[in-house]
Amino acid sequence: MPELPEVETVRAGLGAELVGAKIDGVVVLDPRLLKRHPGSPKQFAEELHGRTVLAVARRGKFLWLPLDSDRALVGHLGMSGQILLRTPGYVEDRHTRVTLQFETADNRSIEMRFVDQRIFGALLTDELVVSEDGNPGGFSPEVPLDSRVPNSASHIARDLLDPFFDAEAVVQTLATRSAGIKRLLLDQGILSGIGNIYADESLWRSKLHYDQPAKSIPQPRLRELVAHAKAVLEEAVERGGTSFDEQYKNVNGESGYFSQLLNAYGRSDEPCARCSTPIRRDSWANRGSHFCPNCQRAF
DNA sequence: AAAAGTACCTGCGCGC
DNA sequence: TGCGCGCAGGTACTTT
Repeated sequence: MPELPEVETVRAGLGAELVGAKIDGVVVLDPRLLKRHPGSPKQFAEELHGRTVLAVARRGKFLWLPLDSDRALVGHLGMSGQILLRTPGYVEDRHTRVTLQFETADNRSIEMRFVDQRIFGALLTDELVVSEDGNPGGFSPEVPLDSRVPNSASHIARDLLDPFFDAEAVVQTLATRSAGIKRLLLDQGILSGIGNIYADESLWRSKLHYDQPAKSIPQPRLRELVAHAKAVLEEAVERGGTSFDEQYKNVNGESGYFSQLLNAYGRSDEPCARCSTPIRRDSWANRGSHFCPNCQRAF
């Protein structure tokens, strides 16, 4: 469930259930999900057992649960990860890789299942390190967060929906770079949360070609691009993210509805909503780029 | 430092 | 029906 709106949908679902919950069981069905965890699966399970969840936080596409051990359980959904909350004994979910049992603050039993077809996702425990600016490390509306982030997510910039996101600083960075604008939108070290869908949507709204060198774009248009990107993410969060198939679900296994509002991504050969020219898909950087060849011309 | 390419995985739909 | 190919929402690592 990859980009910011999908991850935020999951974060909110976890936040509603797991703040104050205690971990009382860990089952690692496929150790490959722990490939970014520094210890063994056994050590992972022992470290988590008995710990209490203090908050559910997110920066960009990274999720973490600060624990009463002063460390955090970190999760990333990769390309095909889901986190589902089930009552124990609920019918099995295909591709379940790790399960955690919780006792909630109001004494209910919940099973968290990390489901991931392709296993690009990950779970790990990690130390928390102080982030650059002293502001809260990530987004955690249920519980105030201190200024720390997991070490494994500390190289990621603040995301577009973070209250401390500095749009003007990002514009200044983009204005110095020669790379194509889409590559930079996808660079989580510059601004985080955008993936292939929302990059294409942001560029469509901004009438920019994906390979336009960033520093050749007038700064007012860069500002407009950042604002469009933020708006796209906000609108997608409101609709529970984008779901095309069985892959992308919230913690209850339900789909989001933003796909109805996509203008470029996945719309190859369909008429552009602005000018009716067929949307084109180019092979680009080992993936695809969707754009209107009329509205979004390189200059 | 920045840019670009590759590896990591499974499964689906398509054309032959 | 079966097979090979291209394709899929991401990140980390390597090389230039």
